[in-house]
Amino acid sequence: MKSPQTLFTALADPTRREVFERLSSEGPASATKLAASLPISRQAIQKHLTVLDEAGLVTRSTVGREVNYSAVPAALADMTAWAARVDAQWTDRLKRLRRSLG
Amino acid sequence: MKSPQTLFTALADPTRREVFERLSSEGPASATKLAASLPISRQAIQKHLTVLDEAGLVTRSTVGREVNYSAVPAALADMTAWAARVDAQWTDRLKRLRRSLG
DNA sequence: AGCGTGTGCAACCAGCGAGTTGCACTCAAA
DNA sequence: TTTGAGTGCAACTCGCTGGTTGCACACGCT
Repeated sequence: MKSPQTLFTALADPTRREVFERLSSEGPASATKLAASLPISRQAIQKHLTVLDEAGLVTRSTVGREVNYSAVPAALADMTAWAARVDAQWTDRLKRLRRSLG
Repeated sequence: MKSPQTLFTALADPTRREVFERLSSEGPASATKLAASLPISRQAIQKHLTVLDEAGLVTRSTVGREVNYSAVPAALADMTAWAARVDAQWTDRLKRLRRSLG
């Protein structure tokens, strides 16, 4: 499992989220394919896909000379787990506080 | 409700997450207080708190001349909601795909 | 064989953002 | 009233990163 930092960093960029959402809802696609419907160059998309890959949000699979990327929404679990942990710490502190106040 | 972008951007920085976690688990604190136990300057912390505030992750409350910040973990809901939506789109696509394959 | 499409890689640019220092202001307490 | 701690604001540095262009390479197809 990658560091949570790479995950948060990957999701911080709107273009990256857009790409990730497309791969999730419309299925696997190549960098060139994605670039066709986005206002930036293929190389820019490629960089984003690399970042998403390093964050575990996407997987590569080459078919012939084409490289397709698929979304791995399961990777989002790390992020929601972090949120749940922080939220738990917060409610826990409230509980302790309330108890100490009688 | 702030834009999801401000939320993701706010959480992308490790220092900001650290600050947010501290406020969640140890209760409200001022910028000066936080700076005492972190390796960066008070002004840097202050900037981070401003970002967190604009993302709705934190609230200001001045007591005398001191300004205390409290965590608002409920703001994390927007993030988890986004994750849930993407995940739902993904499973939905799988379902449709499976159905079309008989 | 040769054309065309898709990838990979590198250099480059511009802006943003995290952090710093410095200073002015405010207000509580002696 | 003076001292000092807490805050606000501004200017500056500097590394990172999203985006670009350019070119070389690989592979499929006719």
